Amino acid sequence: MENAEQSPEHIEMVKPLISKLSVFLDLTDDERRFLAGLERRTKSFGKNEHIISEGDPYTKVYVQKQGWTYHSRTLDDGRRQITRINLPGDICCFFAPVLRHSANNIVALTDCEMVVIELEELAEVFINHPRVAAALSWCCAHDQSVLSERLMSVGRRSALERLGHFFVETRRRMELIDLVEDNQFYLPMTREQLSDTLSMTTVHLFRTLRRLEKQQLIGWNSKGISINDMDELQRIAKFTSPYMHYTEVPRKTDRFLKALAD
Amino acid sequence: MENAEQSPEHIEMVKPLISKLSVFLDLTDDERRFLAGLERRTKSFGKNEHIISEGDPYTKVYVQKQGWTYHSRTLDDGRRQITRINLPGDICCFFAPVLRHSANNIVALTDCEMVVIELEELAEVFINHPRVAAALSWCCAHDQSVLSERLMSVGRRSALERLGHFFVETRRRMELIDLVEDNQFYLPMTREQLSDTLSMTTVHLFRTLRRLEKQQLIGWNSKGISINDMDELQRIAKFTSPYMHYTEVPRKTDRFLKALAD
DNA sequence: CGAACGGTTGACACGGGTCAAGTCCGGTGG
DNA sequence: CCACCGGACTTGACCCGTGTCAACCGTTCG
Repeated sequence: MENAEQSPEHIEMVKPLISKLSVFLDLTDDERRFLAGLERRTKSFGKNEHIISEGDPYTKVYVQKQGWTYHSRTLDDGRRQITRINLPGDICCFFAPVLRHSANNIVALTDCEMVVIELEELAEVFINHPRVAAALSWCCAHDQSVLSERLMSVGRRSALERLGHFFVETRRRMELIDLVEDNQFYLPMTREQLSDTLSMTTVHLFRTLRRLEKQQLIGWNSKGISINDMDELQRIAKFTSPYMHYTEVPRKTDRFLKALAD
Repeated sequence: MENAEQSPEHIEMVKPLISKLSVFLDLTDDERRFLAGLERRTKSFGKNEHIISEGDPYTKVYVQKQGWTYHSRTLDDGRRQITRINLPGDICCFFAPVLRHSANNIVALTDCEMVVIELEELAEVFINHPRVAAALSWCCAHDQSVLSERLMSVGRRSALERLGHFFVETRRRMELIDLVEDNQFYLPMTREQLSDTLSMTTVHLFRTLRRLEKQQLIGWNSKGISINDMDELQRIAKFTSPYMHYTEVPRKTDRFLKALAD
């Protein structure tokens, strides 16, 4: 914890897992109790602290209770790609049990509090709480899908489309965990981090931001970002939502997990 | 099966799953028998046939027994991104149990034979063959990691680096399933498909290919592709291998899955 | 009160996109 | 056996979106 700056209150979530998973499942009291227990042991990281660095062994799974993080890869000459932005409720290193070492850096964008899950606890989820396991797998599937869509953006969308797309996507993710208030949400990234996420230069990011601001489509300052016309921005960005898979976990999953639990 | 053209013999694999998983685990006889059983029921698709289209419901998991496929997303105006290339042994729709509809097209690059796995069978893997489940999860983690690295390529590598990187990566994946022979492997993609994979135009792909060929680094024709100097190509492409996670599945996974199986 | 860092913009250069014009080759029909 | 056709392959010329370079400002922190 190298930085004691106060995080704005609205990026805090008391029960990120419960809040997120509730969207897809009607959690039973038993499941809620179990999740609340899981979320008890946490670890804090300061802004810009490396949670995991390239080459570190994977030993635990984390869930973000509070704060934002990113995953990045860097080439020798300094070129950097941010491959993923994690919000409260997101899972970090879901595949830690089957991998030896991290190929990415995982860094705190803000001060963070992470729920620490040991492998045995994760196993317990699969054994005793199959519906929760399904919801966790859903999260993982969602992450993969968001990653594919970012590839689509970086590969085939223009800078303007890409930027708009990122704003729309992030806003939707924030809505899901109830962190959009007064049409505004907190976006704790520097222009440089955002340009490394969207694979452009900082200079070009500014040019592109300016275009969206001139059209009054967005406003972004240290307080947060507001999107004034979602429909128009989605049109510009060629945003379509199915890739986010924001529907409840399907019935068949019950069948699948029931088979697992028996 | 709209196209009866003979696939070259060397893209065929009798037991793709067994062959692939053996790299990470010493499979027991029991596990081999089980996998052989799994691989019995298959479905064939002809070259260019859509295996799944955007919006189709996900109902099954497939494993590629023979042939290549790709996943793609398309924008209204025709821009296309190929997000993933699957080789024999690769798993398709691992997350089908927890998702409703596909957000991608999955298309056969060559005539294909796919092992069809029902959800109940997949559940059985997790119950009775936890080590196999670990290896499958490893495959899934590997896929995700390859996807991240492609994002790194498309976002931050030049066209030349990106192309070299793709060749090196694909060669390594082919080595793993023992499909490189005489320093050469089959690469059943058109220039247009490859350019949509690497997010450039076909014209620019040609320019870039020409540069690699002039340096005698590669040779690619209808017979296959050969890489004459892997070290040099890796250097040019800034290829590093850890992201492929090509080591055996770690010990701790046993612990994890033992917990699962009890 | 200076250093460090994030934010911001103008001027110019270049990698890769666009357009257009072919060539090559395997399959098909006369 | 040849003529034709469609699809994949190939390349030159030109141009635009984005990168590069170089400033400068504002704020925070030691």
